[in-house]
Amino acid sequence: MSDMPKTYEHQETESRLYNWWEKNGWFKPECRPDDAEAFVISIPPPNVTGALHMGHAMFVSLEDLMIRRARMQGKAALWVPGTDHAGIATQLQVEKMLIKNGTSRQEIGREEFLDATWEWKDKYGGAITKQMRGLGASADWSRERFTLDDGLSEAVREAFVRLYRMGLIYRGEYLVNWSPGLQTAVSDLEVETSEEKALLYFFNYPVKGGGSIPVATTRPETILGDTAVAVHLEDPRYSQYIGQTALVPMLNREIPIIADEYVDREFGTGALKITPAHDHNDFDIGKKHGLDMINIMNKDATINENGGQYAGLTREACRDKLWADMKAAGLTIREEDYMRQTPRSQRGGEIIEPLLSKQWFCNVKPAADMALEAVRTGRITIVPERFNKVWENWLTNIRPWCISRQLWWGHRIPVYYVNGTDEFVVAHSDEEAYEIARKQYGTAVTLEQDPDVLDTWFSSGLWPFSTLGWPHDTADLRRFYPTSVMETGYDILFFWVARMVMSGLLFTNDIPFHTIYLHGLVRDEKGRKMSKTLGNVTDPLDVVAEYGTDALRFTLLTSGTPGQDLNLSLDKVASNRNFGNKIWNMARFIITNIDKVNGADKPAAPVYSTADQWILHRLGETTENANRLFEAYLFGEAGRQINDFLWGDFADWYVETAKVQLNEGGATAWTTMSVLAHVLDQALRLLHPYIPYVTEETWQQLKAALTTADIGYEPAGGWPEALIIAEWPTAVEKYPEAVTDYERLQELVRAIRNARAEANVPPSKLITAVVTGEKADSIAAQQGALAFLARLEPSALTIAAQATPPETAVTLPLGDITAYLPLAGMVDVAQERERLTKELAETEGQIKRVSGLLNSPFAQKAPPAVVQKERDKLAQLEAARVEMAERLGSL
RNA sequence: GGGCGCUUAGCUCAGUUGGUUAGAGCACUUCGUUUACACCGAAGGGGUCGGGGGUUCGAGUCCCUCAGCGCCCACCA
Repeated sequence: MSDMPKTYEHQETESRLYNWWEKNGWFKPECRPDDAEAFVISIPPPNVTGALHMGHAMFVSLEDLMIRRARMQGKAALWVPGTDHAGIATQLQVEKMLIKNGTSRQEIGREEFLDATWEWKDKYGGAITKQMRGLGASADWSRERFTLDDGLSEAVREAFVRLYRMGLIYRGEYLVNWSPGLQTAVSDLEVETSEEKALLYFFNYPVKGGGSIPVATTRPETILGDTAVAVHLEDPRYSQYIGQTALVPMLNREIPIIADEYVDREFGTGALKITPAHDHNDFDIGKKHGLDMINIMNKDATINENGGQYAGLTREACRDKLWADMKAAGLTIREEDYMRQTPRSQRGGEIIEPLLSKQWFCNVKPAADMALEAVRTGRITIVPERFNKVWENWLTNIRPWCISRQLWWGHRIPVYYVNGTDEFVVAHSDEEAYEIARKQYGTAVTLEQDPDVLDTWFSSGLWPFSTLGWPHDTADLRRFYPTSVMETGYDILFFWVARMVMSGLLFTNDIPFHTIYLHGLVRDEKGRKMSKTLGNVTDPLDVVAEYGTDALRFTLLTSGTPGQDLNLSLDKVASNRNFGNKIWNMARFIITNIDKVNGADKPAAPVYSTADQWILHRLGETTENANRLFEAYLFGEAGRQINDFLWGDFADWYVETAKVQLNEGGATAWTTMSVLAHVLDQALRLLHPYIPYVTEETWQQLKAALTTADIGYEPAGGWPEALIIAEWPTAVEKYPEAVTDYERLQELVRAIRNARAEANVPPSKLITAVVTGEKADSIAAQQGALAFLARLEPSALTIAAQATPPETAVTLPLGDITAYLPLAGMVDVAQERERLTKELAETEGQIKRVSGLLNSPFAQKAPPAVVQKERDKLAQLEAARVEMAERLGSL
């Protein structure tokens, strides 16, 4: 008897197994031979300050699945973990803490602030990786990296210097997306637009010398920065004014009236005010016409001295005051409700202001072309394929990337200004900078490093190779680069994936990975985005605590398809927890039955029963399907099929049938035990990448029991030390005839159970049956199983090709066999006649349908195998009809 | 303005290369504690696969079209 508890205890198991796996070095690629094929995934580094959410649980589940399978396939599987310094997010967190402590970033200064941030990182940075361990992540923690560690910082400088020398990095004053709250520029990607209720303000632009041009704007405060009024060349309403001068309201600054075909005569008033320093379109028009660019705002979006009497006001206050003043001056026309595409900061949420600012930019066009080529030619495959189009579209229309940020936490830009001028040198280090500068400017040179840092994504864009040692030619880089699969959410396809591909191609002259697998977002059960404000966030740690890691992983892995958002339901998690328990109990059954066999029972060669062959065949099919689906990255379907096999075939049918065979003792019992052990062993291997804990624990129990029982059973290839390093199943056995025979038995059992239920025969009552028909012998060979499964009295069974049917009986015509259940006293003749008549009508309907099909062009045009299937079906139906008709006649 | 996705049982979702009466889990009904498991077992009810058209011997699956929902990209004041 086993001391296994009736219920699988995930709480007790998980950390014990995790520590054991890690201690044994199985998370490291070195657990495989040096010449083993490499399989590598770089983790999408979570923000170092972040807390685990379902998105993390999703990627950990998927990547661990791929890594574990690769490891079992004998590959040198390497999963490189790490975290991202996350410039803005982390800086905000630390600033918040400082304010709470009564100080501020500005007050303590840059040096001290960075010290405080590192301190914060050391204190809280480990939380997220600890949580990932809890999810079973079999990553090689000895290779853990941080985007701001020394090695990666070196990589960032190297990349910057190379880009600069390639002429792809430049500094310039352009209109950038300015975040007034964070006081930094952000990239186009970090701006999110949403349609928001606003007003469209109509007013008259006075023309010097009389007349006016009506104009509309959503942001009246920008009037202060207007440097032109534009109309369409062929607009009869306004063309007379072209070339004249307009006067900026309230400021009375003189500005030209110009013609430009960009102006849409149909929209608004058909005339346009131009503010080149505060609007992207106007910036382009301003450049085109050589207009002045007047910046009217400070870094905090208050109005500067160029705003005249409005200087010092916030942008909102200025809008109100200016509009009120214009109203008083009789310049306004009206205000209209308007839905405006409002740009907001991805981080802070405040409205982004287009602002003229000197920043560092990266011309990504050449690299983008290479990235496009890599996907077009298939060097890189995107799963699911439809994201090719998104990729194509974004990279084709890519614009320069603003890479400088006015933050303190991040990689400082390796640019040094010389002697307080705008001249600069670019260098890998301070020493190198001085060296270069002295050569050029003499020994008395002073250098000042650019105060800005790089966009966080600049460093994460180097991740797949920087984590392996680039720019140095390390052993890891040679062995594990390019990596294999980049698995991440589709929401960071542009932010991160595209940039890794571009920088990989640029710096390593190679693709960083051959496959991009994109998963969807995890939403709540109603399909809403999880958010703190909605209060619908499901914390993975809570789920894990209640249902176990395996239940959460299996749910995330089998609830959807690649690239598709999935709605997480706790009901599903619960039923997957039950699945783990079911597996546990399959092993418990096997283990508690080992004493029914002993070593002496072992046959020279196994003789498999119909059921044995059937389950081995089904195992083979499942293995084949799973492998095919894995290759196609259809992990969800693979998992579902293994689940169906284990629960629906193995537990529900084979284990039940095995009970009979085990009780027979001798070689039959031994063989049955070997099949039970083999099938469960193989299925546990297939499931291990999905649900590592319960499979390992169950497998260890099974192994321990079978090895100590000394019955002479051993899996092919012997017992490995652990499931995590066991060989991945590929072997396939086929027994098509046994499948037909066992399925016939299943059909018969179901028919009898159904008849019993309809006649209200209690399960405790054993009944008798007569089974006849041409295939009766195949049932006779499975007599014991039939009796057990259908709850029949074994000694009262009649199974023969020819047999006299009992007088009063329920008839179950199944085609090549017919069963009669003598249920005298429970079913009368009239009832049975009614039931049979109904069934006969149904059968005849089906015969009509199938024979109609076979008499249609289908018979000629469909593949022979498909046609034959229909013919067989028809034959079964015909036989059943004859049987029913005869029986009805005799009743 | 472009592009993408979704619409299948009451709910949440599968359905891999088109193969002929559409599947799972949960929920529901009835029965059951036969020593693996009540985190269980057995039997059942429930869907004209969003609408319309087309291709095909055959369409949930491919094509066109319409509708609803969602997402991404885009400089209309």
